[in-house]
Amino acid sequence: MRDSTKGGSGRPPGRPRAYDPEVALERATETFWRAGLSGTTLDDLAHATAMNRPSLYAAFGDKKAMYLKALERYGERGQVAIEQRLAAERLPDALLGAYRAAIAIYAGSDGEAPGCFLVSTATVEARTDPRVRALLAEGIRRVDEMFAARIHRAVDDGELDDAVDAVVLAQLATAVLHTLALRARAGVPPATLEALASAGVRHLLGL
Amino acid sequence: MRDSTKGGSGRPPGRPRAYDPEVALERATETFWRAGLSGTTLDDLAHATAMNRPSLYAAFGDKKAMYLKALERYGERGQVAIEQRLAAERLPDALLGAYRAAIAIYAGSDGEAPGCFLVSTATVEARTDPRVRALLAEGIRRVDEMFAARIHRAVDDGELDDAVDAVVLAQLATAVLHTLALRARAGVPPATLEALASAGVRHLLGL
DNA sequence: TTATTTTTGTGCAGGATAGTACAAAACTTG
DNA sequence: CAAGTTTTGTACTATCCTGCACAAAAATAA
Repeated sequence: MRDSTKGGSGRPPGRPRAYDPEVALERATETFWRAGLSGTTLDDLAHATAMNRPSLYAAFGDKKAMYLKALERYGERGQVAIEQRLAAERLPDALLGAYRAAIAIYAGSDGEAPGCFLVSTATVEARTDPRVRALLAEGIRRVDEMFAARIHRAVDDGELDDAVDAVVLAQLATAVLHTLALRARAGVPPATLEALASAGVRHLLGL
Repeated sequence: MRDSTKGGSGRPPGRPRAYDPEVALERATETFWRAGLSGTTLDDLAHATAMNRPSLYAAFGDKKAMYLKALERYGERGQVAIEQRLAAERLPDALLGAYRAAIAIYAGSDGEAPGCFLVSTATVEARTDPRVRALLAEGIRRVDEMFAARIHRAVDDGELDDAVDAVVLAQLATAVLHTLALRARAGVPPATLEALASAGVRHLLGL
């Protein structure tokens, strides 16, 4: 494992990299996010990352390996982002915070409608590639588990009745996230999504 | 509009078609369902439909036109299938029937995990092709409306309180369908999906 | 039987695409 | 400054893919 940030030994020998691997993977993610794996060409990736093809191959392997790395990174980042929002004191705020954060990403800045990277692009490849299918399943499962954990906490806090089935409730909370992702990619504006999210929270929690 | 089924004038002149356009579109749909638009080649389509490329072009236009026709047809078929199940007397049976029909399709027969054709393949293209985006949005909207109409009927029948927001409830019912579609493509087995569906119905209707 | 019409099937041309070879470039070490 | 090491950038090859041209095939009509 190379480590150029730690230790005072300075730069390793050889010509230094002209790119930051982390930034490059971010740009590659954005590119795959637009047109998926099959719809993205190596030229698209090279242009987006400002790298040339040999550097892309040296850094990430072939196109599918790049895509898998991008998916993995997106899953981890998304998990962290949701977990942060779910840490809120009261359950309705926690859920709504998570949904709002997701909508901010799914709806994009300008007229674009990115949706969720996993939901929008991994679904196609999932059928033919077991690794993508596993990453998709794992992404869904982790969101389920985060919601379930938060709901359990709410039960412990006395916010929710003991009788609720936390696992089912969590899956329904994930279902709301899924529909937000799909509707965003279909072009539904963020304000409409926010209305659906808050109505969803009210209904899920029986408020 | 050619019409060879009606009228007694018999066959039109020229060499007869070796394929049934309806069957061919069905086969093309199955093929696109597997790998999406960009992941499917004309050779795949020619092989699946037992047609050669010139016949494909003559019948459907180019690859994207074929895909759009397949999407449109799938949307119409799906709408009819859901509407049939929603016609059941009691609301819980209606919803569960619709979910069960969907799961039967989404889970496939053998180990395959097809998911929903719209959700699994149109999402990728939706970002870059406005026509696909429109078909995706329309597909979602129509499901919302079917659920909303059925819920309104339930209110009229006295099965549901007047106070419920039918539109929001319908969108949540669609959310359950969406999560079923995604989980199916991720490889979740049909039995698990059925459990989620029935729990979802119970929760949605407050049973 | 001959002309006409429509479809089929082979085969091809042009272009895009993935992945790699190789020399020049940039930097460290002795 | 020279040798060694790693990355960059150009250029190339081989393959895949789309869309179409053209002749043979299969039917009807006269």
